[in-house]
Amino acid sequence: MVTRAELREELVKAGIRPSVQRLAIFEYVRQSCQHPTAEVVYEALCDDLGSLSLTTVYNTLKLFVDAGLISMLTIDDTFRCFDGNRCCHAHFRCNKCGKIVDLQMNKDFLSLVEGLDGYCVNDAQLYLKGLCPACENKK
Amino acid sequence: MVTRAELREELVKAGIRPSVQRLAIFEYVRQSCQHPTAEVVYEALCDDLGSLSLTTVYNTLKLFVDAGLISMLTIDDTFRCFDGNRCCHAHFRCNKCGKIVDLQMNKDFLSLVEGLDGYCVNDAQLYLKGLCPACENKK
DNA sequence: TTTCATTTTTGAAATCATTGCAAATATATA
DNA sequence: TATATATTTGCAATGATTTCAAAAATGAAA
Repeated sequence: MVTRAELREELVKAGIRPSVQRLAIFEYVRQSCQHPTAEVVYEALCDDLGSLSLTTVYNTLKLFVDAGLISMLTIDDTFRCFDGNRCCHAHFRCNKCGKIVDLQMNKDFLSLVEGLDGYCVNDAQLYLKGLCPACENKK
Repeated sequence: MVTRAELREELVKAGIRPSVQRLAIFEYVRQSCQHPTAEVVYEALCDDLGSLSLTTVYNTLKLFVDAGLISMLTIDDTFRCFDGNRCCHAHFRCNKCGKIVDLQMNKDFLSLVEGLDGYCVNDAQLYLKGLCPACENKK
């Protein structure tokens, strides 16, 4: 469990001024295991922050993604969600219940890919889709 | 290079009636190496087919994806594109020029992932993002 | 502290890829 | 041919995300 002060420090190191909104959003995404959307982040923080704009949430999440502090998932093409888990992992999305779960990797993504000479890779995502065990059993 | 007759046969085997529109769309996506969007498919076929609706293109592409005949890419979250290449491969999207290129894999995706017992995996996509060699040099 | 410039936030309107829907057309079967 | 079913069409609606300009907050200089 990382402290609020450490998260603040992390923003500063990335050259991002730790405003109240930014710190709250950063904390929420980093602590969540739920891959929240901008809308979910907004709903969760709205009450605590008094006034908060959905636009701010969108802008701030983009800021964090560009700074490499969090990652953006496009596993479900009808919405975008965000991931504060910094460990290398894959994602599985159940086509029935919609749940997105983290899966451990036993090796790095890039080791599998050929012909990457000359490329500069900033981001890698492995997305799996199908049926989760619960939905598979119900079928 | 696969023939039109073979593509027609493939549709029939999948239980899909090979209408003029469907066959044209299937042929276009299978032969293209460009990962076309629905819009691109529509623009490319519009003249040849006399009348063609963008809605038909969307519906048909979804039909093919659900049948496992082509795959849908969500590597760029601002649009959806489609891939007729049936070989296992990864995708790289350049953050500068937007180009999406195929990359060979030297091993299967799933071998890397742990904890998949009980899951039924229908689709797997590995997306890499960064700068392509051309944009990397220009920088 | 006050002033001024810069950065950040806000909310309403606009955007645009995708979908819903109902009518029109094409195809298969009897 | 007549009838039922499947497919296509085009327009309107949807909804996540972005644009934009004004308001608020912050930092630096005086």
